[in-house]
Amino acid sequence: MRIGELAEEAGVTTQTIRYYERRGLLREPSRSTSGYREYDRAAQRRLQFVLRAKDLGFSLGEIGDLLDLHVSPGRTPDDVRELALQKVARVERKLRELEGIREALVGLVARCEAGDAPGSCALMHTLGAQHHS
Amino acid sequence: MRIGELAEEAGVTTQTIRYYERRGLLREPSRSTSGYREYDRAAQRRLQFVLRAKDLGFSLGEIGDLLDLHVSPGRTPDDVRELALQKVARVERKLRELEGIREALVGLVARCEAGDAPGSCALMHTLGAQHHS
DNA sequence: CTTGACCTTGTACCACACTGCAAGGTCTAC
DNA sequence: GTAGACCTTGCAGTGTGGTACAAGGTCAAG
Repeated sequence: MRIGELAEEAGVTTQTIRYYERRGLLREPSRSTSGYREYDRAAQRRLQFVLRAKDLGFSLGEIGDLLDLHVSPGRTPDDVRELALQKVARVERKLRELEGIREALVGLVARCEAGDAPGSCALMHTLGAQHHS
Repeated sequence: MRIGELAEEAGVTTQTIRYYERRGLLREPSRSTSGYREYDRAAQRRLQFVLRAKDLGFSLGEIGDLLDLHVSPGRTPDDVRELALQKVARVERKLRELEGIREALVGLVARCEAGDAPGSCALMHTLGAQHHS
């Protein structure tokens, strides 16, 4: 699989993929004899992870941290576990926030009745009733 | 409550708050006789919503759309419901992606045992085993 | 009545994450 | 063998979301 095909399947441009490679988010793929990048399914999954994490508000730097989360010289399995648990906490906070927004939207749909005055029936009305973290 | 206090409580700078106001995300607050901005708790909740949504990867434009989600001239309650349901779908996709990342991290923590070789015990190993959306 | 912490507007600058372009090599089809 | 779609590197430009002044007004404490 060459870069154009990978890009199209992922819905990004070839420049973006090369940019991620420069940033260290994607590993340097093997090359064809003529120098073209050759990608496998593992590379494709890795790209998909990067794009999903980006959509969820992780910076490219943070995504790099997640992808580097493995045992290496100077980092023990306990270190990895510790770091991963910190990331889990951050992800779970995001999950709670996102669930709060979902509930606010669902509440808005439920309360939003024909005959409501302009300006009423708004998201902030639901949010105002929410508990504070 | 003046801008400095609001900023400190929210963990942003006064410039950021004024920037959001210019962008239309925060309403222009009432002013003291000397021209200082005066904020109430509704404004504070609105700012917190903006910051949470931003952390979840919504652009400021999208956040504006969410905050504008109410009945207005040219937009009926049915329109609002329709738009809100689209937003719910987007939020639920984010929830699934985030849950996938959470499970990958939790799986990493569980599998990551002492004695693993450097490079092993990585996030991508878990991700490789995941189902595709 | 001045010091210092706050506020005002405005404009200019910044980092992050791309995005486009130049100049050129590769590969498949006709 | 050449047209057109692909690929290569490198570097410059762009949009979003702030961030940093500058120049000045407000206000409470000493």
